[in-house]
Amino acid sequence: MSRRERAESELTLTERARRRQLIEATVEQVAEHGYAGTSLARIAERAGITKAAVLYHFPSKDAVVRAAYEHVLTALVAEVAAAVEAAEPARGPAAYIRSMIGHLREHPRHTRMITEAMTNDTAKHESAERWRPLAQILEAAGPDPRTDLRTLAIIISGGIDAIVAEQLGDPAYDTAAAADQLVALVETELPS
Amino acid sequence: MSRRERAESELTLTERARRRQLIEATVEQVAEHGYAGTSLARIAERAGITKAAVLYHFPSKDAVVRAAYEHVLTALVAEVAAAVEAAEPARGPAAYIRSMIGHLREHPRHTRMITEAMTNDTAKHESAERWRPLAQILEAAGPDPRTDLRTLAIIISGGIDAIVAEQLGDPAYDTAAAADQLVALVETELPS
DNA sequence: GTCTATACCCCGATAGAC
DNA sequence: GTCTATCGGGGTATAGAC
Repeated sequence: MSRRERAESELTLTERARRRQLIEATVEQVAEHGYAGTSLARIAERAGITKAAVLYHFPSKDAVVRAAYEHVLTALVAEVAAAVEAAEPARGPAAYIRSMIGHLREHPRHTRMITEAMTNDTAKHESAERWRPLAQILEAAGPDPRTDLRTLAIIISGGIDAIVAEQLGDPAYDTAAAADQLVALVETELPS
Repeated sequence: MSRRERAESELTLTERARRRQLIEATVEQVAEHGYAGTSLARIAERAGITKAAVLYHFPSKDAVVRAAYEHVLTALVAEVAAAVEAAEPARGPAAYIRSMIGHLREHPRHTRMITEAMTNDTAKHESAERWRPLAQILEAAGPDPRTDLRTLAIIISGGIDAIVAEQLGDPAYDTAAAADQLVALVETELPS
């Protein structure tokens, strides 16, 4: 894996515009057709250029998809982090669950992008990146010291994913109520 | 989608043997390299025949993978169903969770196959097929009538998936303990 | 610096020879 | 029942136009 991309500030104006455009096109393609159904040619077509031009801006198809994934993930973690920080520690887990589910409900395209990326990513994710921050939030809420926070965090993350996935298949599914139910379940492990 | 495959009884002996062989090879390939990294050529190579020969026994790559997926899923649901039926209704949810996590722990290749298939399946699964049986098991355990069993079932399924996925990335992860913790969490919704 | 043209190899699938 | 040959389309690498 190459060491590092150039900093944003070093990029040309057209370069930045192209990258944004390509990332947008990619999010759309992946959301509509899934990872496997997304080709460089389709991304390029949407952007009005050729395959090779896409590979001038990104070193590979995976790199384009990864950039789109990170773009979408950044927005998610920013919103969730803000919600958690705005809450008192005891309500941190509730804020985490509700804001994450809420964000994904309001951005279905982002949701598809994230789930597709998580399961197809060649640059494998350390799952700890997902559960460790949540475990910290749980710890700050003062749980029963005997509960394994890693496992609790993993269960919560899985529950969130499943709720969000359910809504993807059934838009009428009430994810806000589901979030409430998950919060209630988790709070049995926290001080009332 | 074609209506139906021929019944098992109509297949010749060599046909059945070949299919089994190809399904085994496919499970292995998907477990090792993922869906995208599995090609007909690799499957054929493992079985000692050519791409085209594989497509004589199955109409498409998707059909091979689907057959492998169903093969593996059949073993899972058989074991889980047996465990649930052997338990008293009140312990049904616990039996479901523990037997499913146990089965997947003992068959890591099957696990990879199932998760890959679930996220890449072109013949999209009705998610209800997954949560409705579990919701029935929960209902038989006599829960608080105000809890939404669909959502509870979805959360449990997601939790199981996440626990199993965690072990895929960290073989040292104690899924039996995690299963116990998930059971304890769920039983807060059930009569003690 | 930005892009097109071209060519390569692998993939899934089909047609037809043996 | 299995093969070879072939096709269209995918990702990638390079040469070079502007």
